[in-house]
Amino acid sequence: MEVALEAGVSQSAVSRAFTPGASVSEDTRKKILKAAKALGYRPNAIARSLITSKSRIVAVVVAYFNNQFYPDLLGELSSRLHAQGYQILLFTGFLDKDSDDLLSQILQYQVDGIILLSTSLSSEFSAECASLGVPVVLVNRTTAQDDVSSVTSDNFRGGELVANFLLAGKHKTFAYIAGTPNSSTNRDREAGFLRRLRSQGIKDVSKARGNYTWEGAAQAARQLLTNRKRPDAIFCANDHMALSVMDVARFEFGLKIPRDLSVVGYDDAGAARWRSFDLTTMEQPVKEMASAAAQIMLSQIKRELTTPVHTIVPSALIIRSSARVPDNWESRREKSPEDRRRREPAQN
Amino acid sequence: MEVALEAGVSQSAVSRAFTPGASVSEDTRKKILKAAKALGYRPNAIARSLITSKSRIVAVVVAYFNNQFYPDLLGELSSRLHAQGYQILLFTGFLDKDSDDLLSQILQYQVDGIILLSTSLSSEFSAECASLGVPVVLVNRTTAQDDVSSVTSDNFRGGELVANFLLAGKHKTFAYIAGTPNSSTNRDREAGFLRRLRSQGIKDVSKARGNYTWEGAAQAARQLLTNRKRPDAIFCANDHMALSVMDVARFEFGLKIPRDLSVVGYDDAGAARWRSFDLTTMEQPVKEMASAAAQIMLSQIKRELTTPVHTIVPSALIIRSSARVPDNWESRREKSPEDRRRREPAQN
DNA sequence: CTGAAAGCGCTTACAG
DNA sequence: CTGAAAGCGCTTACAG
Repeated sequence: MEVALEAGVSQSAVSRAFTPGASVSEDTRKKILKAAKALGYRPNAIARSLITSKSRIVAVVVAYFNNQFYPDLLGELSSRLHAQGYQILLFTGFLDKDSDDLLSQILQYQVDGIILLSTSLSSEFSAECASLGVPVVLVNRTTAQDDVSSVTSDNFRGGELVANFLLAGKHKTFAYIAGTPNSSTNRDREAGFLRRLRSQGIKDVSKARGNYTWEGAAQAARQLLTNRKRPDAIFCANDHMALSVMDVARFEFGLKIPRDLSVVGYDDAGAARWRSFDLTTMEQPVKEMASAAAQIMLSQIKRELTTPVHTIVPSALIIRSSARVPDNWESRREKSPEDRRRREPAQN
Repeated sequence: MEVALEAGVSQSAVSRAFTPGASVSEDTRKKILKAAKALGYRPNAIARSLITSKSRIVAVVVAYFNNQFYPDLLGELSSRLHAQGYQILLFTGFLDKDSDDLLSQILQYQVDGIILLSTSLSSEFSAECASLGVPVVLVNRTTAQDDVSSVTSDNFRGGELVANFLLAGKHKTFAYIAGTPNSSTNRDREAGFLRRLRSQGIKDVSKARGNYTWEGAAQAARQLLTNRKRPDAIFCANDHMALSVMDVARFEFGLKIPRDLSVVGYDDAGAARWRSFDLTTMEQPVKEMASAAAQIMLSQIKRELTTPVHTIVPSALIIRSSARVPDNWESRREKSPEDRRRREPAQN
């Protein structure tokens, strides 16, 4: 190591000069830092990883980017992880596909942990990660076995809240546009929605599959809106699809929203907040979810936490103008400028 | 190395079994692979990096994610880099900030290259990367010194094309909403736009700054639209701002687009294509730009390319309905279903 | 506080 | 085709 020579000290001293909290005198540290600057030296994080067997790298797998919810989540996650001195190794393009071959690649890089955004993994793989001691956190998904940590909102309750709201709005004909059928979020949202409707005696809910995509949702909407019994309320498994449905309803069917059709989404992401859409939707609080995921990941890396935890972040129905607002609901709303953002707490 | 013992071979043999193209007999390779599977062995990419001094990691720095152009670009870049066996170390949150302290962090991880999306870097830093032999590619930005490779569209020409189109549409009062003033793209788009207008005797173009943000553009729009001389054409330095302007114009000022106001953007990204906006805009072809950036990066890593190259990808004006279409323009348009997507080539 | 030495898990000439 | 040996750039007990 040239820097050691230049500064006239040992390699150990150089190492300690760059390790916060290591025992070096101010004198030698100064000398070393000066030599390092002169030589353009920077510690090699790769070599450090090899010896410490800690890479300070977390792999983040993102399903896809079209839905603004994911870039937002990734951005929040990134700033939190970086703040703790962790780097992100990014993988993308795995929407509810088993990402096993990918995960094998990831493990070669000796990552300290893996965060999966809307991506599933096989139980064999989660077992392997467990045996290797590599923590895994699922965001916006759960596994059937609950054997890896997860961060979600209360999707079942969310589905119920949407049903409540639409029922109170005196809608008559309900439809659901599904995401990918094997995703836990889709399953839970649908189950909550349908259960509440059924409990009110409504069994006949039409359904179409949009697979969380723009075009898929557009097709689904076309199909539902040409039904002999056209729905007057459509609940979409995410915002991205809900926006697509609004586009189709307005521009292809000439419908007025919410007069002719109410549309409700899930996420409160991106364009849902824009005036052109002003979507009524179940929020998924990005900051809280990212923060919970980062925190779980870090405490698992530090072995402060060794069993899987399942965090359900509280969320609320954000009432805007894409769905008819029940009369009695109005009276509960405040008259502040924040009016449009009024929340209906999920905890009630 | 346990696998070597298990398979009864040397460490070298194991290494060769996992190196494509290395000289091992089928027999020993089989034996090794079997032993590896039994032990759950995977080569350690970190150790490999250390000895080969190639990490097969490319750092990607993304300015921000609100503008759908960036997630799209990142996704394309990711799939191309992964296809070539490279991993991505992600950094985000650096919109036209000097990212120097960050870059110092990046270099500790011995990345094989750095791709910057809409992020600037100091000339000292680019010099340092050059001396270290770490290739840098700028996407959607150029540097004043042209000392690092870049991939952009022809922003100056784009600005001119927009001016042409708006002039042909017989607009009278023009405005420009700027991005961050120090970004090369903003500078070039504005310069092209203004030059063409000036050449037609129009010197009085009002201007406001949106800094590429939603709220910034909304404020800029409010200011411009309350001017005593309200513009009938606004050119925005990107789509994200243009969408915000449309929201403000329609919902706060009750304007009809394009009857009362024409809005033109830049990127052809995300919601610009949705029917609710149907934005006329200069495209920036994401796939082509990502592909060019990946290609330059790879050939620089392989030292096939050692001087900076500046790729300008061809792009076109995408004519939709957010800006008044000149009469004579109509006659040139095809009657196909692709009509709405008709391009006006930049090369003419 | 400081240094010499061992070792992290690989790859790669060099011999055979 | 195969193995023994050296070495990549660090960290970390262990002595002093």
